[in-house]
Amino acid sequence: MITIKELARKLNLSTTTVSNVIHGKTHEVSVSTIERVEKALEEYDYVPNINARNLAQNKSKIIGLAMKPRADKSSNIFKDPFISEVIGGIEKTVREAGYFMMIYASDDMNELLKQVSTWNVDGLLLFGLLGEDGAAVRRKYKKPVVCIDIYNMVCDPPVYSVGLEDEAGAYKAVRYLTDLGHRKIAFLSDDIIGVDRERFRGYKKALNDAGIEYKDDNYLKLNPWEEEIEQSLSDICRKSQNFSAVFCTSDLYAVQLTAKLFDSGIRVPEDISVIGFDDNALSKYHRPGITTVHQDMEKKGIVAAETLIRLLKGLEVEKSMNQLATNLVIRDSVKDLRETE
Amino acid sequence: MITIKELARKLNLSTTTVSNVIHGKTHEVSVSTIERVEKALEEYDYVPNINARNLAQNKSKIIGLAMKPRADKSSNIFKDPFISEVIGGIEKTVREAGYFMMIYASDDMNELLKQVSTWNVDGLLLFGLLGEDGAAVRRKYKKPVVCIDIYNMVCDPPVYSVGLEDEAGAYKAVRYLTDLGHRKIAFLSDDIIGVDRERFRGYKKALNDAGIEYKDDNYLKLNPWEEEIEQSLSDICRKSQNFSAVFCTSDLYAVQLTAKLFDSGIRVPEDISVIGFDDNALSKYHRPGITTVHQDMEKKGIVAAETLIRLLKGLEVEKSMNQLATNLVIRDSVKDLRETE
DNA sequence: TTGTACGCGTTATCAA
DNA sequence: TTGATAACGCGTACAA
Repeated sequence: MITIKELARKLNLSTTTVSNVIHGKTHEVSVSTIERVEKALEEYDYVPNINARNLAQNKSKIIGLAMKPRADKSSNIFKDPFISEVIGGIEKTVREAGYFMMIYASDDMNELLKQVSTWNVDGLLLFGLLGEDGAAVRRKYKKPVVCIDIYNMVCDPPVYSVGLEDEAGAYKAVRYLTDLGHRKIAFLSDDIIGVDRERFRGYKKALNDAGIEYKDDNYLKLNPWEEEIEQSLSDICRKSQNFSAVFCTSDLYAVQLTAKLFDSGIRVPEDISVIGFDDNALSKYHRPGITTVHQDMEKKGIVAAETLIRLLKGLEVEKSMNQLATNLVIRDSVKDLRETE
Repeated sequence: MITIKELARKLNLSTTTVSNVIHGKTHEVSVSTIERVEKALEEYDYVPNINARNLAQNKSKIIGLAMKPRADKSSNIFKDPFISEVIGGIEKTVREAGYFMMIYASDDMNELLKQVSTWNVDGLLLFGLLGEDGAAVRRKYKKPVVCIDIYNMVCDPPVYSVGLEDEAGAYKAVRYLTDLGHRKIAFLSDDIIGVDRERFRGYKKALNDAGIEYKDDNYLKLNPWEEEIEQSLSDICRKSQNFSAVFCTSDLYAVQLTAKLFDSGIRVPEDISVIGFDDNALSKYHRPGITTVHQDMEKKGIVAAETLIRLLKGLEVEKSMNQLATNLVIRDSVKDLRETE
């Protein structure tokens, strides 16, 4: 690792001149020395020491990606197979913009904030946190922040956020069910917080528009922890007898339910209809194909990273809340009840 | 962000003393000052500046995770849903050991090496690269390196590697098929390099042990690119008529094939048997459940990161090549041909 | 057009 | 037990 100083000595120049050439401040340097320096840079394979640069400029070119692991300690957030598409989108965008990415997956927001401040992280991407955690981070961290899938976060300075039209997406799905004559429609999720709350809204709205009353029994709560999921799915299978369709808040849950139903001799869609959310490989390659709400995970990551980078560059960002579109992907897991008329 | 210097001035101490307290060199400091300093540290919420520390110590506490994106430009490596489990395992281990993780997913090994050297990365994890790329990195980078799923990499200084008993895993699967009376068994993969080459070996060995001759027609090459996969799968469906079973090198491929067969009216396992590799959610929740070879992705990441950290600490590492175990998970996608006797 | 000198925050050496 | 000071590599204001 050769340094600027050594290079300057070898060339009989000052560090300033070498530095100027490196930074393209060519109008202050003679053509001949530029060439000499550039050749040497190449020859000695000069690479700047980022620590020194960051120290001198009080910057870091690091974008932190903070995500909270699920409450289930033994597991980790990366267990969700489609998280990686978001990460991939972020990584690509960040790299192409000349930044670096550091991932934090700690449970402990204080720990996170410490690391962020030690590294002097230029900007933060918050992913999958809840509003309170986000606000807690915001209170201490004053540089640009972009949230992914976090709603209702009011704080100062403001944060930008990228999400999905979750409510509209769920509405489309449930509306599709009611249009096909379904009236007993369950809502399946592990909880009704974050994005699921939005989706729950869309679900209720669609019911309402179809003149269907929502009852508390309509909510099927899945316990996704490894040890309990089988039992939980069994319970849900039993309860699902009361419904003609189940709207699930993820493809994973839709597929898990469908498999369990299959094992209990209940057929999808003949005996019960199932609809998912995400449109990933799970729903696509299941048979019957699972009808689902499409979302572009990678794009979510890209848009979030792009927004953050615009902010870092001091550019304008149009909307503080960017909601990506969804669309319904119709496959074979929903029965048309009107046929039976 | 308060600095040591400011803290020292506030306490009427030297930076040395404060630094000593921070680093627990208490035997050189009086008890009373220790207490004063610790209180101030707490009160002012002191956080060290890593850039300055790294600069002074010529270390970074960063572990680089380098992975090469697939050749398919439009895609990115994170599209493989189960990559994230490996990343998760690494992240957890790295964080708990007090290190940080930086992800590089560039295609360009020179670019990678530049970044690694700018950041002064302490150790490198190579994931999903081919042998040549690994060796190229090794030639320039002399600190500890641990490879994941890279075979036949001889270089100096040596690298450690973590992989799977791929050959044995494939052998188990194909042996299971032959034991059940299958004799026309195809091998499906996108290529025969890296881990797939090992699996191909296991496949051939099992054929051989069962007295079955391998013919080139047995190899079904899948073109997994987005635009061509459907066509490729159709071709393979046609060819698969000649076989009683297909061994696929991933659950994804197994599921894709099964779905395509289903759409063509060919039933699994009644008309043809399918077996996968990975044991992820795809095979688990498909119906029929796909018989597959189990591997623990997260553990792969954990073991690799642990190995690297031992190396960084100067501890002994027993084996230079760690091959994780596999086991066959029997589900419902393979037919017992002996029944028909 | 080029060079000198200092500061960034930390650690480490050595002297007091 | 404590303090002064140099060093790490880079960028930059200012001087020449």
